[in-house]
Amino acid sequence: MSEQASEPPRVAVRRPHRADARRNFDALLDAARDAFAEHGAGASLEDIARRAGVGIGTLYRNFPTRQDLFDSVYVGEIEKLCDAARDAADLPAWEALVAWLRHFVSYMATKRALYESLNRDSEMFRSCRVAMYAAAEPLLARAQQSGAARADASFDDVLRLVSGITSAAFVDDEQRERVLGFALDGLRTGPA
Amino acid sequence: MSEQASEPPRVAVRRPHRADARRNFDALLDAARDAFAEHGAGASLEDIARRAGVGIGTLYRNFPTRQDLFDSVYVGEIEKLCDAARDAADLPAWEALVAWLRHFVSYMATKRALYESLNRDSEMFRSCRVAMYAAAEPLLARAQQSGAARADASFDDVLRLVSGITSAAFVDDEQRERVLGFALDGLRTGPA
DNA sequence: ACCATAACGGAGGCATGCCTCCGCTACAAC
DNA sequence: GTTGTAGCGGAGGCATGCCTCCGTTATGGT
Repeated sequence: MSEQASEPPRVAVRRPHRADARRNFDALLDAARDAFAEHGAGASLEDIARRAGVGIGTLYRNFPTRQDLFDSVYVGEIEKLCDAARDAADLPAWEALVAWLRHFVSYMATKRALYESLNRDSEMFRSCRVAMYAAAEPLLARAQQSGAARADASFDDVLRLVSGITSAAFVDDEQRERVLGFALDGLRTGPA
Repeated sequence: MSEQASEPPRVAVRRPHRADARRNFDALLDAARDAFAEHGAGASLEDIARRAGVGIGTLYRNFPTRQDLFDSVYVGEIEKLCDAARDAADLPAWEALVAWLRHFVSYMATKRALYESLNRDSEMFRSCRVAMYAAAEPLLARAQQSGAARADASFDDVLRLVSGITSAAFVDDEQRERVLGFALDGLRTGPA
């Protein structure tokens, strides 16, 4: 537990060696990402295979259970979020936090399934959360130390405050931006 | 269109005359409310009939389509929210708004299906939204006129800001309360 | 008390999704 | 090129959900 919790877990599934197999593997992951985004975690596996242009058997050979497939997609997405946190680290404290949150919001906007999983409980999800928190939590800490962000908010609080904005279908980007602005204002060192 | 848009629409379905039929009708509505809350708008109709302790045929006689059933539940919930807005009207401006939003959040907390529908587009949902907005929007207007709430937020903005908080499974009520507080602070007449 | 009939409930046909199994294909190692 | 084998794909069995239809039940008016 104490070694380094900052890497998303490896998945049980391995990318195949043969060229055609690898093509199918990647196509499946892409199709699954889309399908999960569109229909949530319960998307039809046969549909995913169809989208990927492979037989249902190929899907099951690569990902024996729905969970395996979902996990693979999920870990990939979390990795991207971790990278974004690293990228933001160069900016000044408050801007860095805002930049990452903005990324988080627009990134999750269409990823319904990903969002659903934020609250799910399993070894898998737990360690993904740990990795993401480890990558992005320092941004909040810095913003708090610099006095820009209120001290009584935990990183978990912030994510929940903001992640709702993620899942609503906004009229336009302008509105989403405005609403996110409200949330961020609530996060600034407040009046009281 | 211009008469009065402040009442939720009547549903196509009517409560039966016979006593036993009425019992079943109500049991179905209750079961459906639970099922939709638990599994979202796609909950199994056979399961709903089972929960209500009636045959599947009875469900279909009362609610010919899934939409009819869903609409009936939905309208009922919206009505409650409208009532809550009327109740809050007695309080001072800012407190009234906060009271209703608090109600909105805790009320929707478990109602996943209801939440999903906030963004859905149909005659039905549109007029429900109109009714709810008509009931609760004045609370925001008052809070803005009194100078407590920032003027650049529309009621729609506020709902979206807050409705996200609704759908996240919080660790405990205390956290939800805290996060809602952040959102509300962001809504107050701001620093800039 | 009777009975016309509104209401009941579940069997069953159809569609869709899950997953296994196995005969066929084509890659890559030689 | 040949060939052993990893990989392919879809038929098909099972489960579940949707919805219709109709023989049975029991309510409420008389």
